[in-house]
Amino acid sequence: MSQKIAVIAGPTATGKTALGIALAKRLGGEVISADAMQVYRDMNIGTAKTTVAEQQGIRHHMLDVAAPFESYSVARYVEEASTCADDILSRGRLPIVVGGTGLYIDALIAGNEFSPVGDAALRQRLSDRYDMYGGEALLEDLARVDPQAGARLHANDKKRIIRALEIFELTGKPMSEHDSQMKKRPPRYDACRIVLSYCDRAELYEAINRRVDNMMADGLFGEVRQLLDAGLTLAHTAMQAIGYKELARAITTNQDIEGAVDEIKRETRRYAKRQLSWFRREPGAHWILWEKEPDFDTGLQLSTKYLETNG
RNA sequence: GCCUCUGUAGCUCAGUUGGUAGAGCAGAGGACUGAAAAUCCUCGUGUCGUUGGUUCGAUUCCGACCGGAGGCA
Repeated sequence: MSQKIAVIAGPTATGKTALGIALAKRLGGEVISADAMQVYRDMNIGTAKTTVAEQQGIRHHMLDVAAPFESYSVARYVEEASTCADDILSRGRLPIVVGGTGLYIDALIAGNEFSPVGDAALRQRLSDRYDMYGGEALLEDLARVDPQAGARLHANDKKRIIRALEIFELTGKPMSEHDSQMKKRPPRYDACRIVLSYCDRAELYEAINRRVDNMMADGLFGEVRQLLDAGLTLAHTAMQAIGYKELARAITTNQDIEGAVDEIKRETRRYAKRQLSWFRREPGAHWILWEKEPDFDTGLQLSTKYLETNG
């Protein structure tokens, strides 16, 4: 009984938010944000979170659901976002998932369940072992209990090696087994995916540069300062957000802000590239490519058409 | 006007005792399942400023010219 939902994805600065709202108004929908950093409260400017005014009365979910001190996760996202989606559907309205975090979007649509996580002590132990014996050695350990993951992962991919090892320690089963079972299940929702971007990569990059300048003009620096004053550090997940980590670093090490802004632009461009490579591998997606600037009239027309024909 | 230095990948530069060249940054492609705005992997052909000459062969040596930097009058 998979129900229909809409998804608007794509790299940053392509107009997902505006199109999502326009679509919600037209089709009687509500927006579910799919953004790993917009879940955090008190991080508004740098995450390009919609303001209440911009929302134009459309209900938005999955914004400000965590404190910056918490560390959020995909698992929690799937749980909370699917609750929102089911609630929207039960009221006869259309859930419109809008965001750029590919992992969150895919996991939500698939309805993935995740293996348990280890406590800090277990992770620390694995991390220490990695540092002491090296990636190759840990990868060999992994290959013994989970040959598939062992073959797939690279010795330098510390995070994933640790996670795979952790899953085995906790469940006694290889991560690959869990993953392949997940992939066999039918998706939880019948999603119509729309991906926004520009025809020309240079246009995307210019939009990104402009957006970063606007964020600075809107007071991103002050926002980061406040988070630091509140006691947030670079170690917190929320502080790993682009724009925040660079400015926080510049502030704490007394570097110049201009250099940090250039860094933010560059990191955002790279991030957009990674987003594109994530979205490109979904074969069923409908791409809407802007010529020079977002053209929301045609965007709205096209996406409505895709939604109607998709099933 | 004269002298010196300089012109090599989008940028900053290295290099070839003459056999058509290589780093960093920028950039491109990919992976990804409880940190994902995170994390990881792979990728370097460009009229060696232009034009003559010497040479089997010149980006490398010589000349002229055109840019750029500095110095002396």
